[in-house]
Amino acid sequence: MIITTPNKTVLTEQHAFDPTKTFTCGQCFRFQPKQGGFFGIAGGREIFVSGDKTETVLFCPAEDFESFWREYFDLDRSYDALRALAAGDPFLEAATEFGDGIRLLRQEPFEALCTFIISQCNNIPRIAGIVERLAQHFGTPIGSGFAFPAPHALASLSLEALAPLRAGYRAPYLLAAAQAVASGTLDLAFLSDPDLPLDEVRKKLMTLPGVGRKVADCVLLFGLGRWDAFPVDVWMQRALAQYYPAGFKPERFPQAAGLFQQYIFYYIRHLSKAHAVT
DNA sequence: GGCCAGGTGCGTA
DNA sequence: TACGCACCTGGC
Repeated sequence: MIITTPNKTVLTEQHAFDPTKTFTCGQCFRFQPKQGGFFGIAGGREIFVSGDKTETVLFCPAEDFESFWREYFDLDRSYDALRALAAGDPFLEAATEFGDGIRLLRQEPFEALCTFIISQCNNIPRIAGIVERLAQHFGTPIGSGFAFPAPHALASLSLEALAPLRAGYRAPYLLAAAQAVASGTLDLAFLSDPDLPLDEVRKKLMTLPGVGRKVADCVLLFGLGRWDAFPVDVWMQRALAQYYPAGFKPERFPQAAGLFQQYIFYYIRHLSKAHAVT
Protein backbone atom coordinates (compact mmCIF):
# COMPACT_ATOMS: atom_id res chain seq x y z
CA MET A 1 0.00 0.00 0.00
CA ILE A 2 1.16 3.52 -0.75
CA ILE A 3 0.10 6.30 1.60
CA THR A 4 0.88 9.77 0.37
CA THR A 5 0.74 12.98 2.35
CA PRO A 6 1.88 16.38 1.06
CA ASN A 7 5.51 15.89 2.11
CA LYS A 8 6.05 12.20 2.66
CA THR A 9 5.03 8.87 1.21
CA VAL A 10 4.89 5.62 3.16
CA LEU A 11 5.25 2.24 1.48
CA THR A 12 4.17 -0.94 3.19
CA GLU A 13 5.57 -4.40 2.94
CA GLN A 14 4.29 -5.49 -0.43
CA HIS A 15 6.68 -3.09 -2.12
CA ALA A 16 9.64 -4.64 -0.32
CA PHE A 17 11.85 -1.60 -0.54
CA ASP A 18 14.78 -1.93 1.83
CA PRO A 19 16.70 1.37 1.66
CA THR A 20 19.95 -0.02 3.05
CA LYS A 21 20.10 -2.89 0.57
CA THR A 22 18.89 -0.79 -2.32
CA PHE A 23 21.43 1.99 -1.82
CA THR A 24 24.41 -0.14 -0.81
CA CYS A 25 24.11 -3.02 -3.25
CA GLY A 26 26.37 -1.26 -5.72
CA GLN A 27 23.91 -0.01 -8.33
CA CYS A 28 24.16 3.67 -7.43
CA PHE A 29 26.63 6.02 -5.77
CA ARG A 30 24.81 9.19 -4.86
CA PHE A 31 22.64 8.08 -1.93
CA GLN A 32 24.53 8.73 1.27
CA PRO A 33 23.67 7.37 4.73
CA LYS A 34 22.56 10.17 7.00
CA GLN A 35 20.37 10.50 10.08
CA GLY A 36 19.32 6.88 10.01
CA GLY A 37 18.31 6.93 6.38
CA PHE A 38 19.64 7.91 2.98
CA PHE A 39 19.80 11.28 1.35
CA GLY A 40 19.92 11.51 -2.41
CA ILE A 41 19.35 13.67 -5.44
CA ALA A 42 18.04 12.57 -8.81
CA GLY A 43 15.93 14.09 -11.51
CA GLY A 44 16.68 17.54 -10.12
CA ARG A 45 14.94 16.63 -6.86
CA GLU A 46 16.13 15.70 -3.43
CA ILE A 47 14.75 13.02 -1.19
CA PHE A 48 15.34 11.41 2.16
CA VAL A 49 14.53 7.72 2.51
CA SER A 50 14.30 5.80 5.76
CA GLY A 51 12.77 2.61 7.08
CA ASP A 52 13.22 -1.06 6.42
CA LYS A 53 11.71 -3.77 4.28
CA THR A 54 8.37 -3.70 6.05
CA GLU A 55 7.83 0.04 5.94
CA THR A 56 9.69 2.58 3.87
CA VAL A 57 9.23 6.32 4.21
CA LEU A 58 10.07 8.68 1.36
CA PHE A 59 10.37 12.29 2.44
CA CYS A 60 9.57 14.32 -0.66
CA PRO A 61 6.71 16.42 -2.03
CA ALA A 62 3.77 14.30 -3.13
CA GLU A 63 3.97 15.68 -6.66
CA ASP A 64 7.61 14.63 -6.89
CA PHE A 65 6.71 11.15 -5.77
CA GLU A 66 4.08 10.79 -8.47
CA SER A 67 5.99 12.47 -11.25
CA PHE A 68 9.43 11.03 -10.60
CA TRP A 69 10.28 8.83 -7.61
CA ARG A 70 7.57 6.29 -8.23
CA GLU A 71 9.21 5.26 -11.46
CA TYR A 72 12.75 5.87 -10.20
CA PHE A 73 12.23 3.33 -7.41
CA ASP A 74 10.41 1.01 -9.78
CA LEU A 75 7.42 0.82 -7.46
CA ASP A 76 4.87 -0.37 -9.98
CA ARG A 77 6.63 -3.63 -10.77
CA SER A 78 5.95 -6.71 -8.71
CA TYR A 79 9.17 -8.52 -7.94
CA ASP A 80 7.56 -11.66 -6.55
CA ALA A 81 6.87 -13.39 -9.84
CA LEU A 82 10.37 -12.59 -11.06
CA ARG A 83 11.99 -13.79 -7.84
CA ALA A 84 10.08 -17.04 -8.16
CA LEU A 85 12.00 -17.78 -11.36
CA ALA A 86 15.00 -18.59 -9.16
CA ALA A 87 13.25 -21.70 -7.86
CA GLY A 88 15.18 -24.90 -8.38
CA ASP A 89 18.56 -23.18 -8.46
CA PRO A 90 19.92 -23.29 -4.89
CA PHE A 91 22.56 -20.59 -5.34
CA LEU A 92 20.17 -18.25 -7.10
CA GLU A 93 17.53 -18.93 -4.47
CA ALA A 94 19.99 -18.03 -1.72
CA ALA A 95 21.08 -14.85 -3.49
CA THR A 96 17.48 -13.86 -4.17
CA GLU A 97 16.54 -14.44 -0.55
CA PHE A 98 19.53 -12.47 0.70
CA GLY A 99 18.80 -9.55 -1.58
CA ASP A 100 15.10 -9.39 -0.78
CA GLY A 101 14.22 -5.71 -0.49
CA ILE A 102 16.56 -4.50 -3.21
CA ARG A 103 14.80 -2.38 -5.78
CA LEU A 104 16.52 -1.81 -9.08
CA LEU A 105 16.61 1.93 -9.63
CA ARG A 106 15.66 3.46 -12.94
CA GLN A 107 18.55 5.91 -12.99
CA GLU A 108 18.95 8.72 -15.47
CA PRO A 109 20.73 7.47 -18.57
CA PHE A 110 23.44 10.11 -18.79
CA GLU A 111 24.25 9.92 -15.10
CA ALA A 112 24.44 6.13 -15.31
CA LEU A 113 26.73 6.39 -18.32
CA CYS A 114 29.14 8.71 -16.52
CA THR A 115 28.96 6.80 -13.25
CA PHE A 116 29.87 3.47 -14.76
CA ILE A 117 32.58 4.96 -16.93
CA ILE A 118 34.07 6.22 -13.68
CA SER A 119 33.60 2.86 -11.97
CA GLN A 120 36.09 1.02 -14.12
CA CYS A 121 39.06 -0.30 -12.22
CA ASN A 122 38.07 1.77 -9.23
CA ASN A 123 36.75 1.33 -5.71
CA ILE A 124 33.38 2.37 -4.37
CA PRO A 125 34.40 5.27 -2.08
CA ARG A 126 36.46 6.78 -4.84
CA ILE A 127 33.70 6.34 -7.42
CA ALA A 128 31.27 8.09 -5.10
CA GLY A 129 33.80 10.87 -4.52
CA ILE A 130 34.37 11.55 -8.19
CA VAL A 131 30.64 11.54 -8.97
CA GLU A 132 29.99 13.88 -6.06
CA ARG A 133 32.69 16.31 -7.18
CA LEU A 134 31.27 16.18 -10.69
CA ALA A 135 27.94 17.38 -9.31
CA GLN A 136 29.49 19.99 -7.01
CA HIS A 137 31.62 21.53 -9.73
CA PHE A 138 29.30 21.39 -12.71
CA GLY A 139 25.78 20.64 -11.47
CA THR A 140 23.10 23.07 -10.34
CA PRO A 141 22.27 23.46 -6.63
CA ILE A 142 19.32 21.43 -5.39
CA GLY A 143 18.39 21.84 -1.73
CA SER A 144 21.48 21.01 0.27
CA GLY A 145 23.33 19.38 -2.64
CA PHE A 146 23.80 19.46 -6.37
CA ALA A 147 22.10 17.82 -9.31
CA PHE A 148 24.13 15.67 -11.63
CA PRO A 149 25.30 17.89 -14.52
CA ALA A 150 23.51 17.86 -17.85
CA PRO A 151 25.51 16.64 -20.87
CA HIS A 152 25.87 20.14 -22.31
CA ALA A 153 27.30 21.40 -19.03
CA LEU A 154 30.23 19.02 -19.44
CA ALA A 155 30.57 18.88 -23.20
CA SER A 156 32.37 22.18 -23.61
CA LEU A 157 34.79 21.70 -20.73
CA SER A 158 38.50 21.12 -21.13
CA LEU A 159 40.44 18.29 -19.56
CA GLU A 160 42.07 20.89 -17.29
CA ALA A 161 38.63 21.89 -16.04
CA LEU A 162 37.97 18.27 -15.11
CA ALA A 163 41.23 17.95 -13.19
CA PRO A 164 39.63 18.73 -9.78
CA LEU A 165 37.53 15.60 -10.17
CA ARG A 166 40.71 13.49 -9.98
CA ALA A 167 39.08 10.99 -12.29
CA GLY A 168 42.43 9.99 -13.75
CA TYR A 169 42.49 8.39 -17.16
CA ARG A 170 38.68 8.31 -17.19
CA ALA A 171 38.38 12.09 -17.59
CA PRO A 172 38.70 12.06 -21.41
CA TYR A 173 36.11 9.28 -21.51
CA LEU A 174 33.68 11.49 -19.58
CA LEU A 175 34.24 14.39 -21.94
CA ALA A 176 33.73 12.21 -24.99
CA ALA A 177 30.52 10.78 -23.53
CA ALA A 178 29.17 14.25 -22.70
CA GLN A 179 30.03 15.51 -26.18
CA ALA A 180 28.41 12.54 -27.88
CA VAL A 181 25.20 12.97 -25.90
CA ALA A 182 25.10 16.77 -26.12
CA SER A 183 25.66 16.71 -29.87
CA GLY A 184 23.06 14.03 -30.45
CA THR A 185 25.57 11.54 -31.81
CA LEU A 186 24.43 9.29 -29.00
CA ASP A 187 20.69 9.64 -28.48
CA LEU A 188 19.98 8.16 -25.07
CA ALA A 189 16.26 8.91 -25.29
CA PHE A 190 16.04 6.96 -28.52
CA LEU A 191 18.09 4.13 -27.04
CA SER A 192 15.61 3.92 -24.14
CA ASP A 193 13.12 2.28 -26.48
CA PRO A 194 12.57 -1.16 -24.89
CA ASP A 195 11.75 -2.65 -28.28
CA LEU A 196 15.25 -2.14 -29.63
CA PRO A 197 17.37 -5.29 -29.70
CA LEU A 198 19.66 -5.41 -26.68
CA ASP A 199 22.82 -6.09 -28.64
CA GLU A 200 22.09 -3.20 -30.98
CA VAL A 201 21.87 -0.70 -28.13
CA ARG A 202 24.93 -2.23 -26.49
CA LYS A 203 26.91 -1.91 -29.70
CA LYS A 204 25.94 1.75 -29.98
CA LEU A 205 27.04 2.47 -26.40
CA MET A 206 30.32 0.70 -27.02
CA THR A 207 31.22 3.13 -29.78
CA LEU A 208 32.17 5.52 -26.96
CA PRO A 209 35.77 5.40 -25.79
CA GLY A 210 36.08 3.83 -22.35
CA VAL A 211 32.79 2.01 -22.74
CA GLY A 212 33.25 -1.71 -23.15
CA ARG A 213 30.90 -4.59 -22.62
CA LYS A 214 30.66 -4.29 -18.84
CA VAL A 215 30.04 -0.54 -18.65
CA ALA A 216 27.58 -0.77 -21.54
CA ASP A 217 25.63 -3.49 -19.74
CA CYS A 218 25.49 -1.40 -16.57
CA VAL A 219 24.11 1.54 -18.55
CA LEU A 220 21.59 -0.76 -20.20
CA LEU A 221 20.43 -2.17 -16.89
CA PHE A 222 20.58 0.81 -14.54
CA GLY A 223 20.03 3.69 -16.96
CA LEU A 224 17.91 2.31 -19.76
CA GLY A 225 15.78 -0.14 -17.79
CA ARG A 226 16.93 -3.15 -19.75
CA TRP A 227 16.48 -6.06 -17.36
CA ASP A 228 17.63 -8.45 -20.05
CA ALA A 229 21.13 -6.99 -19.59
CA PHE A 230 23.43 -8.95 -17.28
CA PRO A 231 26.62 -7.05 -16.42
CA VAL A 232 29.54 -9.33 -15.59
CA ASP A 233 32.44 -7.79 -13.71
CA VAL A 234 35.37 -9.58 -12.09
CA TRP A 235 33.29 -10.48 -9.04
CA MET A 236 30.53 -11.96 -11.12
CA GLN A 237 33.09 -13.74 -13.24
CA ARG A 238 34.60 -15.43 -10.22
CA ALA A 239 31.21 -16.32 -8.76
CA LEU A 240 29.82 -17.71 -11.98
CA ALA A 241 32.94 -19.80 -12.50
CA GLN A 242 32.62 -21.20 -9.00
CA TYR A 243 28.89 -21.82 -8.81
CA TYR A 244 28.11 -22.46 -12.47
CA PRO A 245 31.07 -24.39 -13.87
CA ALA A 246 28.89 -25.42 -16.80
CA GLY A 247 28.04 -21.77 -17.45
CA PHE A 248 25.20 -19.45 -16.44
CA LYS A 249 22.75 -18.49 -19.14
CA PRO A 250 21.12 -15.11 -18.38
CA GLU A 251 19.08 -15.53 -21.57
CA ARG A 252 16.98 -17.98 -19.57
CA PHE A 253 15.55 -14.99 -17.70
CA PRO A 254 14.83 -12.24 -20.23
CA GLN A 255 12.66 -10.38 -17.71
CA ALA A 256 14.82 -10.89 -14.64
CA ALA A 257 18.45 -11.37 -15.68
CA GLY A 258 19.50 -7.93 -14.50
CA LEU A 259 17.71 -8.30 -11.18
CA PHE A 260 19.39 -11.66 -10.62
CA GLN A 261 22.73 -10.10 -11.45
CA GLN A 262 22.18 -7.58 -8.68
CA TYR A 263 21.10 -10.23 -6.19
CA ILE A 264 24.15 -12.34 -7.02
CA PHE A 265 26.53 -9.38 -6.88
CA TYR A 266 25.21 -8.22 -3.52
CA TYR A 267 25.29 -11.76 -2.16
CA ILE A 268 28.84 -12.60 -3.21
CA ARG A 269 30.17 -9.28 -1.94
CA HIS A 270 28.61 -10.19 1.41
CA LEU A 271 30.14 -13.68 1.32
CA SER A 272 33.58 -12.29 0.55
CA LYS A 273 33.34 -9.86 3.47
CA ALA A 274 32.09 -12.57 5.79
CA HIS A 275 35.04 -14.77 4.88
CA ALA A 276 37.62 -12.03 4.85
CA VAL A 277 40.45 -12.39 7.35
CA THR A 278 40.47 -9.38 9.61
C1' DG B 1 57.02 1.17 -1.78
C1' DG B 2 54.30 -2.11 -4.10
C1' DC B 3 49.89 -3.70 -4.92
C1' DC B 4 45.22 -3.51 -5.85
C1' DA B 5 40.57 -1.56 -7.07
C1' DG B 6 33.29 -3.41 -9.94
C1' DG B 7 37.56 -2.14 -17.32
C1' DT B 8 39.15 -0.79 -21.66
C1' DG B 9 42.07 -0.40 -25.69
C1' DC B 10 45.95 -1.68 -27.99
C1' DG B 11 49.62 -4.61 -29.44
C1' DT B 12 51.19 -9.22 -30.28
C1' DA B 13 50.70 -14.33 -31.46
C1' DT C 1 40.21 -15.40 -30.27
C1' DA C 2 43.42 -15.01 -26.36
C1' DC C 3 46.53 -12.89 -23.58
C1' DG C 4 49.66 -9.15 -21.52
C1' DC C 5 50.08 -4.61 -20.28
C1' DA C 6 49.44 0.42 -19.38
C1' DC C 7 46.36 3.69 -17.66
C1' DC C 8 45.18 8.12 -13.08
C1' DT C 9 44.44 8.06 -8.34
C1' DG C 10 44.08 6.81 -3.50
C1' DG C 11 44.30 3.64 0.36
C1' DC C 12 46.47 0.03 2.80
